[in-house]
Amino acid sequence: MLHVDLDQFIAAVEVLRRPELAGRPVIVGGRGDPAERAVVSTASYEARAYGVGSGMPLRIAARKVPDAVILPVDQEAYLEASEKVMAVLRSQAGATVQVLGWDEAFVGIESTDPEAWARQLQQAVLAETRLHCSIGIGDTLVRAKVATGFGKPAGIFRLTKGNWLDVMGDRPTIDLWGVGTKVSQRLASLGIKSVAALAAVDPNDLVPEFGPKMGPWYAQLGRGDGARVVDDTPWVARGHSRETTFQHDLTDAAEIDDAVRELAARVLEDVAAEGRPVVGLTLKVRYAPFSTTTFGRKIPATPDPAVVLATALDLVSKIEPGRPVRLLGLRAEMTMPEDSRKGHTPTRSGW
DNA sequence: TCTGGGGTCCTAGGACCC
DNA sequence: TCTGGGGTCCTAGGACCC
Repeated sequence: MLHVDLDQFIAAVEVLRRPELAGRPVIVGGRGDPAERAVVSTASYEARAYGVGSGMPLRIAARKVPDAVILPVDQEAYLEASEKVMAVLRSQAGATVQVLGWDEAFVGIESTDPEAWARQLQQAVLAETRLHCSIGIGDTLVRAKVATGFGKPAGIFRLTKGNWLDVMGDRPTIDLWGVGTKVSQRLASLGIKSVAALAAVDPNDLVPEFGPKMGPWYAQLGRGDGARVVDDTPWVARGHSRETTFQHDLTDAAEIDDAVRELAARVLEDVAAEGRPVVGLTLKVRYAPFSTTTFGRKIPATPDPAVVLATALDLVSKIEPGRPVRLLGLRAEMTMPEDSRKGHTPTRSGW
């Protein structure tokens, strides 16, 4: 199968509608104001040359690139561009498309020459959307996904059982999709530092450290193994959430109450659009500077906004009075359709 | 340097039941 | 009087992804 990933997607969309920005360091993040608390969504390759990357505080990014063009996030524009790209993928004969995000998807195909197929697909995407993409080819989803990184920008790379360890074996485990800083550190503490070492471990030996599911799953990841089928089952959201980082920390109880009411209203908009009952709520609180906690409550399935709001406000009483609050988030969990297969998700389960 | 916003899934521990 | 073992549900917390 193929994994298709648009190159510097958000920055590329911005440049398309502002051609004068081509070749300049473009940084997209927050409301486009580097004085605010916000992070970089995407930086153009020109900006990345200065060491700017996704997730970096906007303030720092602006400091690194004095002549950067800093733009606010425009989700509607990216969603529109994304839908055009996905439509091109779906229009390919015999292709099964599994969308992973705005700018990437798996494409299941049968072909004796997948490189030629991929080149043709890149041309089609470019012709229809004026956007460049990189494509990974693999015999598992994990290998295709990892392969894409070696194709960037605008290239193609193939990873299979045959060359997986040659290419990935000496790399650190954090280079794997699904292994982050914490897990790579815990693996290192067990003496497992490279992908090759992880591939060689007995899956059961990781159970004491990571549990019965995650332990064997990490071992499988090290080998590049996993699902080989692209699943185009429509995705069904399990919940909706909204969160806000305050530019100035909140301590006043009335202000906190108001903020939660507003979050509840926004969450309820999304929930109402789905038309599915709410079965649980979670309030997330970040106390300044960075200590996060959550309070949750299951409720009998209800479509009633008043019940959801009342439950949310009830959870507010668990916030420590007087302690400065930097972020509030509210998540509503919804009932899943009776007959839905567990539904595809682009995360650990089933891979 | 100081960390957004929207998601998913897993784990651990306690409560409760049989 | 002091206690097993299994199962399920709930809450809180953690980790990762784009």
